[in-house]
Amino acid sequence: MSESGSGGNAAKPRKHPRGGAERSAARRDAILAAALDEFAAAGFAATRIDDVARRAGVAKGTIYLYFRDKDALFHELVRSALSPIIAVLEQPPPGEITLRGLLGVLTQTFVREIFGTRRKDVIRLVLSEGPRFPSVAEFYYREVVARAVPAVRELLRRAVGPGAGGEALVTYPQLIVAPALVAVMWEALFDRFETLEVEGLMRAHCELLLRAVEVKGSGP
Amino acid sequence: MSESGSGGNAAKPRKHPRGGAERSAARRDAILAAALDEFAAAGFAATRIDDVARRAGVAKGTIYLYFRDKDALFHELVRSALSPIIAVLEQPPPGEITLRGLLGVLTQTFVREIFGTRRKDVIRLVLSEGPRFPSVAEFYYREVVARAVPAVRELLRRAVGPGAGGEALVTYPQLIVAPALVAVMWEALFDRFETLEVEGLMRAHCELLLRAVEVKGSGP
Amino acid sequence: MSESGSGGNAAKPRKHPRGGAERSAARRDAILAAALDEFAAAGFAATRIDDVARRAGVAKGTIYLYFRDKDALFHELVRSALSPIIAVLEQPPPGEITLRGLLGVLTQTFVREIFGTRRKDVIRLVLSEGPRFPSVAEFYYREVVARAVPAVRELLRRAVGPGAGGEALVTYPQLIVAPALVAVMWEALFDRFETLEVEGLMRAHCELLLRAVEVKGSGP
Amino acid sequence: MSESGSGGNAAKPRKHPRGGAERSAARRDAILAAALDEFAAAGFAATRIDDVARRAGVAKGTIYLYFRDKDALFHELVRSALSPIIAVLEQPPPGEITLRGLLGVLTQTFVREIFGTRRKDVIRLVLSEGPRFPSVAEFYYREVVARAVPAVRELLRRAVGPGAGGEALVTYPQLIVAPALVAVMWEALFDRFETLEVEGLMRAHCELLLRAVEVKGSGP
DNA sequence: GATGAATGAGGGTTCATTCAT
DNA sequence: TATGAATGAACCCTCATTCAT
Repeated sequence: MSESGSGGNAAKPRKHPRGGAERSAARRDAILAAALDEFAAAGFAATRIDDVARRAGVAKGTIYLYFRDKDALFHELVRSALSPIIAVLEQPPPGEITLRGLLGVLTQTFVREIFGTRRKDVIRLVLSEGPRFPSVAEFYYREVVARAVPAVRELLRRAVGPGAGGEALVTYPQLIVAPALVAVMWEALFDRFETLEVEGLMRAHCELLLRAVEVKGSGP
Repeated sequence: MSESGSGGNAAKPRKHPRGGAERSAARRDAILAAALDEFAAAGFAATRIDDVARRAGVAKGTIYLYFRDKDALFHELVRSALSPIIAVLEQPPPGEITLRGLLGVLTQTFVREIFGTRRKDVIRLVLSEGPRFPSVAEFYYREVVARAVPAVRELLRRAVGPGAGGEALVTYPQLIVAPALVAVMWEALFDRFETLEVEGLMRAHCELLLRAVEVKGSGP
Repeated sequence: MSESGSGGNAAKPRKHPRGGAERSAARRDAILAAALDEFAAAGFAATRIDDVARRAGVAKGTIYLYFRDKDALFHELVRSALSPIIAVLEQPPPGEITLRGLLGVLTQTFVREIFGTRRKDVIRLVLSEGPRFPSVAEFYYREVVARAVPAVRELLRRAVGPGAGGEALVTYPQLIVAPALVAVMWEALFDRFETLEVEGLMRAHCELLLRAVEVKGSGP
Repeated sequence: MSESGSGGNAAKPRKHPRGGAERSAARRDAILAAALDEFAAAGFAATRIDDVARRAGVAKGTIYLYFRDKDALFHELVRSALSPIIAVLEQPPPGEITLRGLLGVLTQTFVREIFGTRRKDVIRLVLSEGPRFPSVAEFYYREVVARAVPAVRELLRRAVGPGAGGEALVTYPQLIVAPALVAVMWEALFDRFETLEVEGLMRAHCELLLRAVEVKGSGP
């Protein structure tokens, strides 16, 4: 009920014999999409399975054909939303890198793949519900954070070159992601009061980093 | 919030300790402290009033003598924890300012007043539960964000001087706070897997900002 | 009970292809019947939903599938029990009327349709709980009293004829109903101490009225 | 909690030594008066001891110095309000009686002593809460009904004389009281929609009875 | 005696989960 | 497979009653 095993919440897709497999997968996706909508709007606890079912266009009981319980639904939601990103993190980094290029790619990727999609809500959900779902936090750490941090660190190392003054960044790659986090949270909480221009924010962030580091690395 | 101990708030003075008013205020604080512990650990919805009562060393019904309902308890928790910070934001800024000094003060204040206290958890709660408590989000925006952002912006303007290259920062003061947000979230979610050294993070952050901006302002 | 009236705003019996609808209506009726039993025995406030559920043979939560809350259950109880009577009040009165015939019909109707059924308890509940349920009192006034009083008055007018001495009755048709009220209350409160013979009471009442009025109208 | 013994709810006035006795009695009365107000307005169950205390101008705990519990308060309320009436019922009936005189006295007594006072509310409370308070119903039956019915019956017997046609009344003295009951209930429930003129109602009632009986008794 | 803060059992209501259809 | 009526454990909140002051 409160938490399943550490990480082993593999979905139980049950057998969907014959050609119903497609339909079945579509349903599963519809449920996940509906769950994201509802969880994002009201949080995990305040969302009723009934709401998810209604939004997904299925009956309440149907959800239990695809997910063991509400917790598993949440786990799968996070897992399925983040898998593509995880896959990206696995990719071997390209050969030549400049800091400007790296920051540009990271920023664009964030804006395009996360902030511009509903993954933004998944990230926020992970941050919000994490304390209640240690296994989700652990999954997110293991699959995303523990991979992204070293990966970015390695890319940075190559981008700023040995001896350059980017030690601060190399030591704390989190500094690169921080504004993205702010953007996600701001939009969810304060957008109705004051809009925060993400692209501007990220551009200003990159500009500052480039000044701080490139100056060092681009000496005469 | 007054001052609750680091971890154990078992306050069960069954006897006749003091005057009613003092005792009443102490009880209120004990309840708020207990509520913070519980809300921070499990989130608002998953916390039972009974748990708060037990941790505060009072009966369930007693909580309703001090707070109208669970929502009001949460509201008061946020309000009382953030009031001191709000008061600080009201203070007239000092006369002479350097960017280094400003960043140092902000960082130290953050570490001492927020990250080093349970206010860190309150901030995280506001971010987590905000979508479910529009009024809390609004309170936080109005009283904290909407004051802090312009205040920091103004201080920055004075610190970097006209014509200096700190426009990015002046336009997006959120960039200054971003790493603090990361620190708060990281500690709550990932600290058990990997520690994030806040002071180091903040120092690196400041270092980068100083390089990015001072270089501009101190050119030949 | 068993007969949900025509005018009842049923909660929502949900659709179920075949036998479901019947079963649903049966359940609704069972709950209403159980509620009447319990409310009549202990009053609205002292009755627990749990008791109603147990007596109806359903789970507590089931009641909330059929009625929004305890208040709505009470409202529906009154409404469904009184609808048939209201329907009768709508009927056009027959052509020729004698006072004896009128009193006989009214008495028999009362004994058969109210005193001989559990509607007697519903009436008593309305009287007892009315002050706490203004809307129930209003419903009862609008649908029953405000129709019955003029209807009886009109019938009386035709039965005693112009000039006859029945002005008292025509002005206060409540006098005709008064003993019925006494019968209902007496049975609920004092029957265990002393039985009140309803039929005798009503017969004596009619006899008195006939003597008082007919004497006037049938003088030599 | 739900019901005390048959009738033994004698108050426990505790000793109020010295001159405090008067003050004590006044307080007791104030509490009873407040209880009547509140019970009449909302019913027994929906009335909070806190409400009674506030209206009585005493602290909540004080009520428990005068009454064992909420039930006892209700018992005492009924008892104290009805005692004067009970006393009247004990009085030896006067010598010579006419039906007209009897009805006039009864009516005037009802209007003056009950309908014109808050005893009206007590009567209604007894009728409303009776099923939940068997001992109150029993008290009311024993002390009021079981005395009033035979008393009125005896008076009637003397008023209409042997052989007269008032057998109906003699057999069912309840018929005399019935309109009074209607008046009490009507006022509580329907007065806001339509006023029922008590005096007119009672006068019409008496008129009818006199016609029905005197005609018989005053033959040539 | 009076007070009213504190108590905690009790009950209305919700909602995740089950299961007969 | 899909459904949604039914279940009942859980939890918020109330309020009669107590008791330290």
